[in-house]
Amino acid sequence: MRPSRNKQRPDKGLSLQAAERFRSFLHAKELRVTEVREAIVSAVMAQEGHFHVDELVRDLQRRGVLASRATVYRALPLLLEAGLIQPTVLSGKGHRYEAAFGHDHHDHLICGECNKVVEFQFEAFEMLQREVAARYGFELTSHFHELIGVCPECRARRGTHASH
Amino acid sequence: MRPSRNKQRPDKGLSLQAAERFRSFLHAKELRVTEVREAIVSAVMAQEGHFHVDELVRDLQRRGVLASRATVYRALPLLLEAGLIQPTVLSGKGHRYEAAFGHDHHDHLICGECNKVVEFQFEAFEMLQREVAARYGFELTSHFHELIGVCPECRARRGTHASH
DNA sequence: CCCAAAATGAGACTGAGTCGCATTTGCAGG
DNA sequence: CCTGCAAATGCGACTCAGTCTCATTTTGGG
Repeated sequence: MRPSRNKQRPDKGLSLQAAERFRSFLHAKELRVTEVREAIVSAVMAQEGHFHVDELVRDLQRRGVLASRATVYRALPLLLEAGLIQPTVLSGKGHRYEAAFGHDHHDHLICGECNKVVEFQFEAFEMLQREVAARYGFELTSHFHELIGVCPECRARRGTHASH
Repeated sequence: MRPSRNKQRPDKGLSLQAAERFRSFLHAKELRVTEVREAIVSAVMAQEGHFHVDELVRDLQRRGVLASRATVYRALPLLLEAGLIQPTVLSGKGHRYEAAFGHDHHDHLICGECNKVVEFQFEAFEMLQREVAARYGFELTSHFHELIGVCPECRARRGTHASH
């Protein structure tokens, strides 16, 4: 039987699967399964959407786990390699990530005025990307894709005030 | 997808056009045309491909123009708004830009192992992007798009060493 | 030519991310 | 259940891109 996949609700089973996968990953690389790393995986899986590294650190402290910034920074490349997280651009400052394990892939559409973020999923992009990669003989491993624009609300607001 | 033309040869006329366009831009915004800003435009147009901000600063100094880092950082958003440059991601650290004026738009395909960068141009992406934006009521202004993979050479190198 | 406003340079400052090192912890082998 | 040691951690110092402040210089309209 397979865990139901619901969009919104944080999925306990998923989080456990992620933890399990990370343990296997660590084992395969002969790295150690530590309390702090487990806590980091757990905190990551509990995040909704994309997050800043420092948000993650604060979250961990709120949970009573004191993981230093340095340790979190050291752990993230591992989670990345294990496929649990995915870097996002979101054209601001500071790297951001989002949980990747058990989530469908999506890209972002961002309002350059109010910073609203909309996720979209569009299979055609993936196909074209693979095609481009193939044409140059590349084996595609990941991508960054982010569209910047002006959202409907900001456009409306512009429309009313505008016309200097 | 078509190869970009005139990759190598710096185009004097283009550079002059760019300078002219920037002057108009400054005038329209009631900003001043200064020696340093002109030098920055000129240096930008002379860059090949993408560049780091500090590379630009060093270039300027090499040309005998002393533009401080602060000034260059202050000028870049203007060049951006004037459409002379374009930010690129190139998933490393530090912002990078590339000259946009007179160049066809393109995105990047990057080898995650040797960092080779290949430019590609594929009209279909632009169309789909406009379509996605329209679907969400956004007015599209720009985008970041970067494919990460393993280039043919690195794949070959892999193949000889290890059996996957 | 004059002068207010804009632009600049120098260097202080900020904040993300990294690093070195002393201490703690996981874990394999007894 | 111990023991030893390499891996992991926390702390704080450090780096470096990018920003900001402010005293001085430059621009351009009158």
